[in-house]
Amino acid sequence: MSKLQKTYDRSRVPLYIQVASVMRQRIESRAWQAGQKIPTLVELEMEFQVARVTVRQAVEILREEGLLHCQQGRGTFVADKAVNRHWVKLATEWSVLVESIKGNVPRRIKVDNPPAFPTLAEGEGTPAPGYVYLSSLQFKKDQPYGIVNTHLAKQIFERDPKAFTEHPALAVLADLDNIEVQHAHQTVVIGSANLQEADLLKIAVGAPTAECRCVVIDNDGIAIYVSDITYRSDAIKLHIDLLAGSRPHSRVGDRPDEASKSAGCDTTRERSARERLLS
Amino acid sequence: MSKLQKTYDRSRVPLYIQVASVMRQRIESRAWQAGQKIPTLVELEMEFQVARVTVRQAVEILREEGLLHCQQGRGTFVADKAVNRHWVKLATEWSVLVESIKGNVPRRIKVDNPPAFPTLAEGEGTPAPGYVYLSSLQFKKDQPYGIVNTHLAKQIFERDPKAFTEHPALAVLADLDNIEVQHAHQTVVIGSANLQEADLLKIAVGAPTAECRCVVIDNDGIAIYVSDITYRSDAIKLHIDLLAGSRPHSRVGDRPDEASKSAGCDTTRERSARERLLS
DNA sequence: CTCAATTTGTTCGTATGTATG
DNA sequence: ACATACATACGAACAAATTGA
Repeated sequence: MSKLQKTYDRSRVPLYIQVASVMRQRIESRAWQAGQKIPTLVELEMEFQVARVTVRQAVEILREEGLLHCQQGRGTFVADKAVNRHWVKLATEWSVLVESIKGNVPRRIKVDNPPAFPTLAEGEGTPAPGYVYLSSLQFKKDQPYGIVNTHLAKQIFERDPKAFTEHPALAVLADLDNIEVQHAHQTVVIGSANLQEADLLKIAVGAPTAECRCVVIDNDGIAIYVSDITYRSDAIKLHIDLLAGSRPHSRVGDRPDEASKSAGCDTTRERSARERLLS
Repeated sequence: MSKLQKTYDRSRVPLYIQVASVMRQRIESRAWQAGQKIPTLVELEMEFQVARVTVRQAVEILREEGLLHCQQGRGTFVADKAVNRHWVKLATEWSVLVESIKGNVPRRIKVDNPPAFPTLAEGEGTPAPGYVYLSSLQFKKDQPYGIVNTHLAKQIFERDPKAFTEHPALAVLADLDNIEVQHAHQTVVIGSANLQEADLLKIAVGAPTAECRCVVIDNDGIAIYVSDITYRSDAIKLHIDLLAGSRPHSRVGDRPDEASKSAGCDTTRERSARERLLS
């Protein structure tokens, strides 16, 4: 049995896909540079301790993805094409968040049995007397990248039902008068796609996702907005300005709104990690 | 061919593992509550459109994990045991970050051919004349959860080489005098484990990770500290106080350091998404 | 130009794992 | 539990293209 199989047997993912993943990462991280010749099949089978055919299968995957091209007798080469990625930057500040989603046009999803109440953890406030459930899909360049499931306090929703169904709820919420916000926070963990999420986001079941929960609490401690957002893991990037609030103990001149410049829901081109794990 | 196989053929992960993933998520998200009977094998094969044996294989996986227990003639039940998780909270503010890592005792890793310079993207400053490379593994309850690879400007390192090798570099850096920090930020994307990372973090090759880059730039625009941190995806959680900096347009009383209370490198028990994708 | 070395490409045969009915 | 089909992985042998001596 190969070393890969032995050492990492926790995973029951096919070997040639694991090998392809490692090689893909080397390309995207520039460890194997564009245009360069990669190690020979013999060297690769020695490194990964797998059979010739298995390496070939991995190479074939990357060749189909356009990351490698092979020449009999010469070797296998990294494609010249840029492997840059587009990211949706996750906002880390209220005003930026609100501003960034104003332009979004959500595609509403019909939900059969919406949960009447959100499940609130400690620190997420107390439930409102009633909620409406809004579900939508977010797109960027016709590609789905996020699913938004929102519990919005009924009393808030009924102030402007039309706006809330046609625009992002948080943007409408921010524009309403007489709303007193005591708390607004967002948590992010890495999860994996279930059946419905995989289907909507066009990823594999079990592929990694970013699970965000955004909670807005009013002055009475009531959770008026509770949103569970599931992003494709390859679509989002977080940028945190560590000096946004206070300053470290060194002297630094004031930089009025440096943070807001970089955040928002813009896309950027940058080098990075990988395309997707299981696709 | 089953619907799963057809629809989600992007993934070449075995069907029974996909089914197990979906069922695991339902248990951890409380959709299937502790102690309750889950749907019968017949119902499950209909829902997932897979063969009886395939569902059984999935159930067997979860039974071995202790999440389910079966009783012939009665049905299959969700175990009562709590499925809570521990999280390492990722700090989102400089002072909190520094404070949170002060207690950490890194286990140094020897590196054969350390890269002399970090690869700096736009907005990450200009390179210092020289760097030292520090590599370490972070533990929580004897479990590895993060790999830290740091480029520290040589001139900074040489002010106190001993401290920098024995303590977290960022903590030492923050305590040095005469350091002028212009910029400090952290970016986070979701990546996948390569061979070395999988080995160190005890996860599968290709399993999702959180790839963090922390950059500190001095007043001359030089990147004096560039750290690439790879976390197990199931170990970390981000908590962002959206109101930490400014305030939304509603009236809110001052909450001096609400942010710093919640952040830091503490562990918490909470419900969540999944144990691991590929393990 | 030929030859040999190198490297990718192809094809067996075998064993085991996955999935169905 | 059984028979069937296909995917995964191995090892080995051989074919075809490229390179440089």
